[in-house]
Amino acid sequence: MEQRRLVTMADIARQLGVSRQLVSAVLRDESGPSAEARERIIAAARQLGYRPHAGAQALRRARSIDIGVVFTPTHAAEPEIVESVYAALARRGLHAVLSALAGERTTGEAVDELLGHRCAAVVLVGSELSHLELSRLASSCPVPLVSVGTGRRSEAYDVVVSAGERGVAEAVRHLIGLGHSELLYLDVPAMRPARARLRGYRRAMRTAGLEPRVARCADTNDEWAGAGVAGLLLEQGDLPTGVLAANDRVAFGFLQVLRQSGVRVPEEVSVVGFDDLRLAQLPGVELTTLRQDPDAMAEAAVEAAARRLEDTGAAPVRILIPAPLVVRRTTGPARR
Amino acid sequence: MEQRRLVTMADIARQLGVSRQLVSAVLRDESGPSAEARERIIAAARQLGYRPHAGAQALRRARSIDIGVVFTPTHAAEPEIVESVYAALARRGLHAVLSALAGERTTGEAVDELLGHRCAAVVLVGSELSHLELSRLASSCPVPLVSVGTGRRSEAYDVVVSAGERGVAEAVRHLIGLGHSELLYLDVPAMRPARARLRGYRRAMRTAGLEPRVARCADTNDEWAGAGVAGLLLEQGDLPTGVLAANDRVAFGFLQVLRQSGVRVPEEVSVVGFDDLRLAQLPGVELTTLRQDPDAMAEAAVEAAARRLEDTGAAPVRILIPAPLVVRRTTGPARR
DNA sequence: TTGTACGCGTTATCAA
DNA sequence: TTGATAACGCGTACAA
Repeated sequence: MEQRRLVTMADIARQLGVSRQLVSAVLRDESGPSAEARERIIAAARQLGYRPHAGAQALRRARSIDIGVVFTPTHAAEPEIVESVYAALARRGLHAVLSALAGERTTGEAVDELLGHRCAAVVLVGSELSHLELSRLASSCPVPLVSVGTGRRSEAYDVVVSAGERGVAEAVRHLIGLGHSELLYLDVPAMRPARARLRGYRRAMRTAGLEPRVARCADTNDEWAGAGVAGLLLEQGDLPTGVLAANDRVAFGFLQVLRQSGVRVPEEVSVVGFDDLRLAQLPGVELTTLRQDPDAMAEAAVEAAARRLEDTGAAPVRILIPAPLVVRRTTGPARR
Repeated sequence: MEQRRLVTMADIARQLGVSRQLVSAVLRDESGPSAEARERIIAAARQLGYRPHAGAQALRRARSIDIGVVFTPTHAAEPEIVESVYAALARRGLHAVLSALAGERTTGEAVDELLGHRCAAVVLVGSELSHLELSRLASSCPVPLVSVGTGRRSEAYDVVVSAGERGVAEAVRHLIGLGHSELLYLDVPAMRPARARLRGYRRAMRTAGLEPRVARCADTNDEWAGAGVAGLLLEQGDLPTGVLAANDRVAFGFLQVLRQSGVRVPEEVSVVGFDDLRLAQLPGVELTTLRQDPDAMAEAAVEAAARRLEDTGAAPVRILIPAPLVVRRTTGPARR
């Protein structure tokens, strides 16, 4: 457990017989040091394997370029968003510090860890916290907090969500236009971002004068949730003509069980997902779905964080990223 | 970009009219301070929202409990391993610091970042580096390096791999026992951990006196790779009786296209994957595959890192985690 | 319990 | 360019 002491700026200075602050100036690329000094010092640094001590820098610097990112590695759409966040931060000269939700770790603990690193802001990706919990967390959090994927308009934290409500409503209209009237929504209650989608479904159904019907999936938000409901419906001989799922993976599990049982899609049942994962375009899947744009969400989240960092008084915003309907081959005219 | 100054131990001490080192002693849970002082200080700390400055601690402490973890968020099996690593570290009182490979970032840069945080060791999950590159990286890395998923026996770094070679060989024998003789391996050249699997395939085929046949997939290691090859084979009317894929997602893409084209599995073609993702057990998929145990791999990786931390002179090890064959419903007797 | 004092590696400001 | 000096937040040793 011993920490081998790494090379410091003082070591470089000693080796070269120059001052420690000259080394510092060169490595920070300040104007002042001569070209020759630059060259020698940079060469020595790399030869000795020097790496700046992030902790010491954080301790000394007045400002931080670190932005904390909380995510769940095994969730469906989050890894893509995390990748996009890296790119969006880099464009602004900022730097991501990750904190994963795994096992027993709560979001609060993950955020605490990031604050320990003195991150300038914290981005929560796909959080499972309620609006109230997010508000409380944001209030006790001394730096700007951005929630990506879920959350309501708030005075305490920024929100970036895809337009799930509008998107799913559009999907409902798409199916109604194809002659469907028995539409089922596959909900995953534990999955926060699915809430708005459910609202969109309910609203569009009511507007069309149709009876909403919601199936509550198991507490996973993956293929198993959809597969479970499909099994149940088949058993009861109670298949609707169209199904809207909380996300692509749920839709996908549903599809698998249907096809396995010889139910034809979309001839007998139409299916719509949400996310537009790469999986959705796969030959043999070709899922009709609502596209969630990870790049746009990441960019908006970073933009929101940067705004609040530049202008401390700025009010948190709520940004809606369009979730357009992508029609592929799992939706078609309703069976009669 | 201003960093609002967070609460320090000195702030707590001032507020309570006690000394800073009493606060320090209480927060470090040292024996000495009275129960009353403890209570007051802890209450004040939480009320003021105190969080220890990770950088200052790292700077002051001689030893680090931070273990760096490099991974790629969008890869298939890695998120599960990352989650397991958290748990394995926690069991030993250690702490994970993540660094993601996204966009242009190289592994070297990710490792540098972790060294900047003065991690005591670095774990690479599912690296795409060659043995030579890993060796070089490890040589220039002042702390122990563990590669999970790929790598050869080495004097420079530890390796934890699932027994891909042995596992795939077993799968080949399984298929041969079912009467197969035309077996195709779906390789993803860019995917390092697949190398050993390919070797296992080749060896088992040669031992059985059969001609190996390898299809090189596109450079993705997901469903698209398998789907592409399936499309090609169908076009050429050249389907083998059995297929072994580099991983579950490749196998899965292959399966989708087959089924979509009306090819029955396993009656006409048998398919074997690798990983045993949750997806593989899904009703309607039920993929025969080789199980990669994320918990076991994570535990072994952390164990290896801990060994080298305790005993600086210890030689790196290579640990093989069994990858047992799990027979489900995508393999059966060969068509004739 | 407290005060005093130092050091960790870095950034930063001054005057020479 | 350099040297002197301070500061960041925390851990820790020592004497009072």
